[in-house]
Amino acid sequence: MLKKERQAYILHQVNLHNKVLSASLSNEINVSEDTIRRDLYELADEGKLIKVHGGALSHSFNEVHFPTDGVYSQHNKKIIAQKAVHLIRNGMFILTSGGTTILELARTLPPQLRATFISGSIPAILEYMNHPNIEVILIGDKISKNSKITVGLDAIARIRQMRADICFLGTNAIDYKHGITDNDWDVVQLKRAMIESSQKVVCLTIAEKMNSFQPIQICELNKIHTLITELSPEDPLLKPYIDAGIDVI
Amino acid sequence: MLKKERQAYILHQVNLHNKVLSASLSNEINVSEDTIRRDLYELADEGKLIKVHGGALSHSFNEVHFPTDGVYSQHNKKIIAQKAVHLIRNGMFILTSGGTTILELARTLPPQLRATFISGSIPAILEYMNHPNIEVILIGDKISKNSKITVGLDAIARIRQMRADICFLGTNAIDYKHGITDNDWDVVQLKRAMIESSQKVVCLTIAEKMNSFQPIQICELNKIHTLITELSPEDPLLKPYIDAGIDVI
DNA sequence: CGGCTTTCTGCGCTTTTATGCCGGAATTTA
DNA sequence: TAAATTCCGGCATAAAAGCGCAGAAAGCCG
Repeated sequence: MLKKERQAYILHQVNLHNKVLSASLSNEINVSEDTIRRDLYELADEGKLIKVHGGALSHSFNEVHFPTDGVYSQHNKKIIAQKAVHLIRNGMFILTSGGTTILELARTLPPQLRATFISGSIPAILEYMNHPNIEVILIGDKISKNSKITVGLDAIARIRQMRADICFLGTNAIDYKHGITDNDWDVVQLKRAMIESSQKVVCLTIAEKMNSFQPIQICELNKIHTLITELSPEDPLLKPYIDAGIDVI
Repeated sequence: MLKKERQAYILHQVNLHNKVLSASLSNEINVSEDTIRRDLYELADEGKLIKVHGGALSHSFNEVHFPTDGVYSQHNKKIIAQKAVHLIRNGMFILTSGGTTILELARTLPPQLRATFISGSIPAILEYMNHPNIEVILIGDKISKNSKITVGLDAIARIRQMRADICFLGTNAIDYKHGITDNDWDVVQLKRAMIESSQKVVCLTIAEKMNSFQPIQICELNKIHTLITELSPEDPLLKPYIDAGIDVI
């Protein structure tokens, strides 16, 4: 097993269970605890998890996101959300994933908007519920505590039955070569189903996450119709995506 | 259980109940009181709670201790929750409705409990998600904004597919003549399905709601196996229910 | 191809951390 | 004031971390 593979596995486990123990990982992958420890240390350095005595925890565990991400990113996400809102019309059926960018979108929805939002993301649902005029459909299944989203075959089957007008995806990593990618297997399955069930696919991402990729591919760029970032569409960073035929806002 | 996990749990408990006792925490998490004390000390150092003799208090405790409608009822619900917890065993599949009593039950679950909780109630789900060891299955469907619970045919169909070991119903009205009753059509449908899908049906209710009834019947008393109130089982108020063959705790 | 460097991994050692337990001091409660 | 509880410091122990090293594997280069 390759080092990257191992680390991807560890990351997946952390995202899934919120915690991992060095000892049990060492058993599962058949490497020494030293190796695991070194992996955890590296992943912690990259900010992908929190190393603690005896194992590691997922970031979401430590509640509030680290302040560096805070204000600046928050502002960018507001910009993205505002751009995204313009794509929504009354009466639409809208699928959304989870993630902080989607959350910002939920908060930005104008109160007079009448539409139906469908999601399995608990934080997003909570926001939608506060809105006076939108209908909320919750996708049920097992809850992944880390991502606070329902995952599983049942959720996927439900989404497959839908025919949404538009789908907003909070994106972890996008790259003109690898398409959109993620590090959680279950979430990837879900997003794939969402893409297939929607007339139009819109990716929301802060520029920071552009041109990066993660272990598991969700889809190629050609499945995506629209890309929204906080940048101006003229920004050279966005050129490759425009060339790929994506509508960049 | 990792140290951080434990501390996160303690913090959660403190924020929830505004106070914790070293002794009870030590029981719940199965570590020595010394360890708890050291944890409290650390958390106090980080300013996350206030350490006092015998336990700790939340910061908000310092502020206005708002004695809203709840306090008295709240206390009763805690008693009910504690009784209910004793019916839960590791590995069980548990269906729960919504309501504040169920919420209190969710908050009372001992951290080492491993079980699967199934519910369509958003507030309940949020509590379950905070628990370190339980699996959470969310029943999806359209969200009823005022009851904060998923309702509809799909939710009912999903529940029908389940075979739960036990079902906890927060009860709005119970009466030995009218059985359990409610005033929301959708919720009634849902609760009926829950009752049918469970081996054992447990009603949780504060004494105040006993011997009252509402427009729509959920079921007769004979469908109920156990009734939990804050009263002692010897209380004469409970006599009719015992006579009806219900196990009153 | 052969020798060199770099990376990755495991091993044995020491150091640090986490936790429980004990006895006496301090504090609360009856 | 006496009894019970809780706190605190010290100590013991087991687990985990850190460290240096060595061997294997992979990559590099002339």
